[in-house]
Amino acid sequence: MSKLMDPKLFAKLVLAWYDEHGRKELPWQQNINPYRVWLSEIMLQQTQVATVIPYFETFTQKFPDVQSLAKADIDEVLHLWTGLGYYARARNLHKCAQTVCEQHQGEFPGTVEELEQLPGIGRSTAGAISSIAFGRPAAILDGNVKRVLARLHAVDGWPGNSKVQQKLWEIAEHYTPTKRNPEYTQVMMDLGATVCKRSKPICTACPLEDSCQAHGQGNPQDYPGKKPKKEKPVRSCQMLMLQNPAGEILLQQRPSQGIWGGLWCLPELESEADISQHCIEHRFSKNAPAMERWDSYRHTFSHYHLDITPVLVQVNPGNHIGEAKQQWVNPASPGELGLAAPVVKLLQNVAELQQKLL
DNA sequence: GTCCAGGAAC
DNA sequence: GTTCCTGGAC
Repeated sequence: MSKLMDPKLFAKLVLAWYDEHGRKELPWQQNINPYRVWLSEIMLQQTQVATVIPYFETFTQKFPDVQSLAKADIDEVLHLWTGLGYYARARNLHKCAQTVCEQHQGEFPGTVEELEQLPGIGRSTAGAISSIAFGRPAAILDGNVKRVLARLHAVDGWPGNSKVQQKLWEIAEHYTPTKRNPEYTQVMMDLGATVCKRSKPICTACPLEDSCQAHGQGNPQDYPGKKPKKEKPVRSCQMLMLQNPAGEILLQQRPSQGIWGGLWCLPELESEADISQHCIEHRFSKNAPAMERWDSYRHTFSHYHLDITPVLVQVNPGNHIGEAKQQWVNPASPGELGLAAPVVKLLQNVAELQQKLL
């Protein structure tokens, strides 16, 4: 790792770039208040700006303040979050809004220490809110900043490693200025997102070009170090599209813990399971129902591959005893439910099929 | 088509 | 340390 720069010089370089090229028109940069900053920061975790914008607009229209979000039904929150991924964020978002209302009289606290106590807010997000919403000097270390700093000082190793993480936090703290801190926070994220990109960084447009160790070495793409990769296990399942005579499809709500927590999904069976037997046991039909196996496809998570075989099954649920956590929906308009991405796709496919048959 | 980044919770 | 989901990169 190379020697650290003078923080004043560093801030001067990046802030001059901010004045010229920084993003200042993003929706959450207008009418700045702690609620809007918090909402945007939670959405921006693991998610790019372009994806977040329409969700941010929807949420701020439906829930203009922390009170209205706290009062909302969790199902509505999950529904509006559908497609953004990492649904624990939505549950924490809702829980956090309620905590702020109950324990902080509806006003977000301004210090990193207090913010970190809230659900869904870790050290970096707490720093970003304290800095941008409250104008306090606080360091951040999101994926963009990690990349900029790892390249600047040629920090070896994968940032998921706690030693490397610690090193990067030290550097981040070293450079965090007390003057113009909110703009500094913004420019560090902007630089990572638009110049010091994961692939094809535009080093000639970077205010740190002359100081950057990795650029000097000619290998910025080698930083930050990659995660030591392990083989992902492959799991497979059948997803049942149980269709009743009215053309509706059965959805079940998942438990709040685990994958797709709280979302509405198609019933899953192990790949070897006998669907006819399952349908008879659950009294969806008396005899082997008509069914159509579709081509299977792969859905990949961070830690495993899921090979999904969709099966469209015609059932007569006359005797079926409905449970609370399931419902029949029209595939063309499933209603205000939180749906997992593969389910959205399969329902669309069913709806298109029905359209053609008519 | 397949690979992989990305903060916080656990 | 492992788990969560999606979309962009290649």
